[in-house]
Amino acid sequence: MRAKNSEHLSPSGRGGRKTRAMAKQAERRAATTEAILTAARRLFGTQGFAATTMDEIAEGASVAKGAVYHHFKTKEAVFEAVFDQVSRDLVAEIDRTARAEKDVLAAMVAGTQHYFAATAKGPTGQIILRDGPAVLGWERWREIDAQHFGGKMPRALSAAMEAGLIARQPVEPLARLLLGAVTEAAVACAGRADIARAGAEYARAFKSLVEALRVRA
Amino acid sequence: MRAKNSEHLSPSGRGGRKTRAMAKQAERRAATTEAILTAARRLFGTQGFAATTMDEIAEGASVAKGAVYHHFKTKEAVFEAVFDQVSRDLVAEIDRTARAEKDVLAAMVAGTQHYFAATAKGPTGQIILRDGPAVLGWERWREIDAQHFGGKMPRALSAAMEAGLIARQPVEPLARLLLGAVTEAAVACAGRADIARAGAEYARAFKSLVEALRVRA
DNA sequence: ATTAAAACCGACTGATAGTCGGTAAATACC
DNA sequence: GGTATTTACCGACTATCAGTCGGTTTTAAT
Repeated sequence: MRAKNSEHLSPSGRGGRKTRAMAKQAERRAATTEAILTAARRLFGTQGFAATTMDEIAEGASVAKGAVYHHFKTKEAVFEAVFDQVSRDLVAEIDRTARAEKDVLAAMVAGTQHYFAATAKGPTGQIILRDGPAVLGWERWREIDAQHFGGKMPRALSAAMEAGLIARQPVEPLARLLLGAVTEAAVACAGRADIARAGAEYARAFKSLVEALRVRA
Repeated sequence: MRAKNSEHLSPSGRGGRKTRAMAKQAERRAATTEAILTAARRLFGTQGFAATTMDEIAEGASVAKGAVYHHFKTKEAVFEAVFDQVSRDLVAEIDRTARAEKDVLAAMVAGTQHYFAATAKGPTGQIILRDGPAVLGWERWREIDAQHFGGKMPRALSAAMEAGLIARQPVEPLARLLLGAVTEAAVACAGRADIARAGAEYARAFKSLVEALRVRA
């Protein structure tokens, strides 16, 4: 151990000097931040938040601890950044899956299923479902979640109401309830050996719940 | 500061000596444990888990830190015991409320509403909804929760199916989903200033969800 | 060239969860 | 009764780790 870094970044091409040069510092910043985030994401994902130390993160990113604190105020701040990144990636995946469906409700179910699968195990689940609420606090967690995956639920419901698929009613509360249901299901799946079967089971139950809302003639 | 204890327990009445005496040690144990739990419950409830130190708990219980560690292996163990106690109390309250209703589904809604109110603010909410999942981990949290409040949901659903109020289907997954919905709602309520209004809002949404499941002619 | 500002370093500090050797009280055994 | 053993309790001490701080190097502005 002890490789240290000695490049940090290469000067790359220098175009203008004063007129257009302001990129060196920014590049450096971006590179270091990314290294920290990458290391932190790996460590948080495998060991969990509590078992990961700031020294490990610094070591993993090949920078001194001071550098980490130069870019992030606290350990929680590092986690939040990682959390945000993972969420963003997850949402992108889910979007791709859901876009394939036609019916809004069907897309909701499909997206949900993907959410199950992705968060059921591995680093993503550790970060999103386990440490997320624990570290950020449930309020903050839900707040961020609402900006990513969680925000899709209200939109889907609104669309469904608009299309006359389900009865008109206050969207927000219902969305929260359904989101809570989904999250709970994901967590429940995460704790089981037969994830595939469990996932299917919950997906069916969720579908049944959503279908119950569908207006009938 | 520095009152210390000098009674710890009174010898109380001594009945038999050897034949029936084995209560002194147990009493002592129980008294100390209870003192610790009482102090911990107050501190965890008001300051939260992270902001409460073991020294504070020991001080609050008028014992040395060593005594606390003699009875509880870790800080988490203390919390778990407190959590268990609070859960038990909450369930007892909810039971009383729900028993007043007649319809099984109605009881479910009523019990849920009580759950909202109780966990929305104050020490109970802090312990059950905030620190609970964070400290115990979501799995363990749900496991304990299932033994208390959570365990009621499957039973209620079974009864509802039995009575023909809702369509027959796998109970466990649906129960989990609804429980997740309720919990989410409670958390959402907890984070709002107008708890009364929010609670009513979510209660209505939950009712709408449950009612959607009701079989129709 | 000079000055300022931002990135980075790593030894140090403060707080606290958990330990450990020891004392006192209760219980078991003779 | 006395002696040994087990259980409850004590509080100074240790280990760990988040966060700090004065100092150094690199980049940018003038």
